[in-house]
Amino acid sequence: MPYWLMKSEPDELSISALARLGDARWDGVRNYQARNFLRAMQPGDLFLFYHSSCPRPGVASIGKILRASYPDPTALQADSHYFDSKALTHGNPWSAVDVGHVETFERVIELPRLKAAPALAGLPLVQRGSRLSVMPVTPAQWEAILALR
DNA sequence: GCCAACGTTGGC
DNA sequence: GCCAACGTTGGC
Repeated sequence: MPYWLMKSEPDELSISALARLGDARWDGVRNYQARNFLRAMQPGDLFLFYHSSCPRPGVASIGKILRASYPDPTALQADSHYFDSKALTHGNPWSAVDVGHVETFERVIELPRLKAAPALAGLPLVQRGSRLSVMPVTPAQWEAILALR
């Protein structure tokens, strides 16, 4: 079963909001590489939920993929922040998945600790200049991150 | 708010 | 196909 890591700004979808809601649609991804990873996800896959663009960026929970990818409806909604006019005229290229909450960590595993872990050097999250918002995590990386809890 | 790095767009 | 300009991401 593949593992993943997904970034969200807490203002968009936060870990606590997902825990409260129980499930949510992960939409608004507008990068082809990230979209391709969404399309590779299967129900039951686990992911690390990372908070970005906030005072203490880091990983703070585990979530689960509940539904495989499907066309992202926000691309077609003119009033959505994620509206893509070309999706209307040329077909909708964007994908979303449904996710659930599994476990919230007692403490956020903050970015500097992730960067300091040798086992995570290959993770795009910690690589200079990487902005990928959805990425695969190897079993070894997964264990290394959970060991930092 | 700053800025480095990246992806996309569009002129040529 | 090149590449400059632009918009976005995201840490700090």
